[in-house]
Amino acid sequence: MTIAPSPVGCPPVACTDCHLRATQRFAPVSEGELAYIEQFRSEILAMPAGATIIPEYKLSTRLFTLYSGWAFRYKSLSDGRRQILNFLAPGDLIGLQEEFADGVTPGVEALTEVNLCVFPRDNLWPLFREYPSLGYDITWLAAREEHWVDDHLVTAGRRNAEERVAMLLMHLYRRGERAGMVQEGSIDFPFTQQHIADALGLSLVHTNKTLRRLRTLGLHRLENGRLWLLDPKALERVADYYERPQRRLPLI
Amino acid sequence: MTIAPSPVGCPPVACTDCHLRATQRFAPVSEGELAYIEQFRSEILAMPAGATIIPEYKLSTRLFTLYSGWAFRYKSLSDGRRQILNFLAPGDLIGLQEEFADGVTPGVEALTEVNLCVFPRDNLWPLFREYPSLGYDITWLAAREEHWVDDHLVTAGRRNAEERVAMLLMHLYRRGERAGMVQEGSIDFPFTQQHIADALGLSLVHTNKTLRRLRTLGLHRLENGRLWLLDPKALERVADYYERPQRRLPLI
DNA sequence: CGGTAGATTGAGAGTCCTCAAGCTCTGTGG
DNA sequence: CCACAGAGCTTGAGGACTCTCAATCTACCG
Repeated sequence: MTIAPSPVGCPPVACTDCHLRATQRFAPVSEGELAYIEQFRSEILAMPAGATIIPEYKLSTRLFTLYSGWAFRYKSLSDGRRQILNFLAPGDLIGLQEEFADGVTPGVEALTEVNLCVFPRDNLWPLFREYPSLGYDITWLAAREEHWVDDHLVTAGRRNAEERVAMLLMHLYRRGERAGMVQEGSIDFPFTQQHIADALGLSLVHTNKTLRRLRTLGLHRLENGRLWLLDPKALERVADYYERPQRRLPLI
Repeated sequence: MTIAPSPVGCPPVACTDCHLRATQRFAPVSEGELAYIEQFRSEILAMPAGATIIPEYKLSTRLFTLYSGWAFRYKSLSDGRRQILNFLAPGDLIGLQEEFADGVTPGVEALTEVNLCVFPRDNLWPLFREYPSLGYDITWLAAREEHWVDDHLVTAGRRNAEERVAMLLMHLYRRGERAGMVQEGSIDFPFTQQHIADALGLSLVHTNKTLRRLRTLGLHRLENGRLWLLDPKALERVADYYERPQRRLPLI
């Protein structure tokens, strides 16, 4: 099975040519805002799958916008146990918390090959001052991310294994869908079972067995790195998790 | 044992007389900012323990700053299972996420009697526009809250019962400490074991047994609604959780 | 003095974990 | 062209951790 690659590759030199914004999936910006974003951006960066975008514990001096690919935020305990906090899809802002953190900060890792727009963090306050609307947008993105983490906390804290897996499959599919990744009724699914286990607070083995159970029930199909939701209603019911349509998010 | 009540009671009429700000535990503000905050505020509100500050699922039209007392954010599943997302202490901003949420929003409940400063949410964008520095502060508070939720997700996802309980005792003590609640080496501890269980993703019974185990080990004392950390180092070691000193937060 | 909220304890069951081994697929090098 | 190694997936078995059920106890209140 051959599937065309994601429509967006490397970020263009000018934000006015941004392929991501051209998809119309993000809230519109004024010319002035767009120009400000462009001069705010300092670099364009490509990283391979598995690369560390922000090392754990270490304060980064940069903010990023994920332009293409998947990434994830995580924290580890000292004996190596790892918890994935949330997944990052194109358009997501990376590294904002670090600006305000005093202690241990989460790490961010590229899950697939990624392209990133880089912003110097020192210019965050000037951005608020000179373009309050962009500051407001950044707060919006921060609130949205916390919303995802809230949901994952409910999952890790209160759902059983079957419910957790169903929840995450729904969640990732919907996120992929909003990012325009659906092709032939499925999305590219680069997540390993280890990623899923780390995100859900389950062991790898139990994650595997739970996935099989759901597959046997006919709720989803996971093959050749692609995910189909065969019975979204049933998945929603199992997970007790219903994603609502949402406004177009801002894109910085 | 009688302990003097919290030094701050009901919020004063004028923000210039704010007892919370007078503690010097918050970042300084300019006169202009303070005046803007004061005119932003629409009400003062007192609620009894157990009151619903923001109902789950329902969009509130108001923002709050917790002036005194404890509260918590939570989400429930449809069968009643409840997960506490984080606890709120004096100075915390409440209801920001709702501004940006499209779907299901968490509820907020008063854990003790609380006093609140109320702000109309419609004026949030004007605040960003007219006082970008306050907008920046609000983003800071949002990032700080996400930081707590991140930590709790690691706890629920990857720590065992003993580690979880140790982590939460540390966390709540430190928060109380920063809020100036320490008296005679202990803080007022209004949390029930049900609250702890709901925050940690444990059952009530297992929470009880785990608390007893830690108490038997001499790590803490919990009596008459007060909490002592008898061996903070050991608690940190058990929990693999080390809270760092932090900058003074902004207060809106 | 009964009623209620919260804390405590014991017992048995079940979910989930760890250990261990084998499998599939892909890329590499002889 | 095939052996080999590595990453990821799969499966079984036994045990540990945590849950549910049920009962008791204490403190506080009307």
